[in-house]
Amino acid sequence: MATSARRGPYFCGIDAAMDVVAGKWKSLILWELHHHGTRRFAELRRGLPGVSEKMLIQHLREMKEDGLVHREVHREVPPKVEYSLTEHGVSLNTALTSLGKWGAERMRRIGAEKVVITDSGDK
Amino acid sequence: MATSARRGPYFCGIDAAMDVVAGKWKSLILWELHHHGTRRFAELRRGLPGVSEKMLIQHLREMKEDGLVHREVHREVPPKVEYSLTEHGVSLNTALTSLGKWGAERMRRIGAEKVVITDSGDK
DNA sequence: CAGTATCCATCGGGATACTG
DNA sequence: CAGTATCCCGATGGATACTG
Repeated sequence: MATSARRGPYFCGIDAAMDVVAGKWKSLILWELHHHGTRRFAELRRGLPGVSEKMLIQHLREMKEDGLVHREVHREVPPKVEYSLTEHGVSLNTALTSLGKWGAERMRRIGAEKVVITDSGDK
Repeated sequence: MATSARRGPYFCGIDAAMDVVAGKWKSLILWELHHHGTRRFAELRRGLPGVSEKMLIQHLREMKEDGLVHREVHREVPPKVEYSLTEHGVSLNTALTSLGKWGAERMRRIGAEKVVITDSGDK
């Protein structure tokens, strides 16, 4: 289905890691969860301006499948679901830091803009 | 057109880096060039079993656009074009090593297969 | 609030054939 | 050898409406 993770065969480790981070918002989700520790669905939505509900839940599910995020349901009214990183998620994030630095360097080189986050969260 | 690099705006450095490595074969191309120093078109083809000429040249062009690879044309008969990494390509590769280790770990965890490289290069 | 369900546009990527 | 040029398909991702 929408489970896009191939789970191999892979050419190498980078291939295997990319498989899991591929997807427009996954690295951002990782980042959000890493910095807030725990986030609710709506909080993540607000943190990722431009993401649709469908893509958000789809990515979260895949990342849960891949053992990166933990999903905790609090059975109350109104519903409350909290997402957080597993240890694998945390270590993946750590592994991504050097890549992040390289990317930041690149942004400086090419003079790339940063996404402007409006308070309403729209484009 | 097929120039898929967005060149911003980006959410963060990881976003910017992923933009440049996105594409089914780019990280593998990086790897190949890093380990062989310099490779010809046909050599890369053989090194990436399953890649089509179209995707290979497309990725190479984008990576050249992004300043990751250097393309050297030797005007002779038969034609000879050599690809190699620029310093930015090399540093990107370095930034990817920790991710590669994480991915290798993951492969062990989930028991993923490695791509088998047949001598003919087919699947 | 936290999703599900559809429908739809786009794009990455593969196969194949042709060229300088 | 090193590409170009087309055609085509499936996956990815977006918009919108509905539900427990």
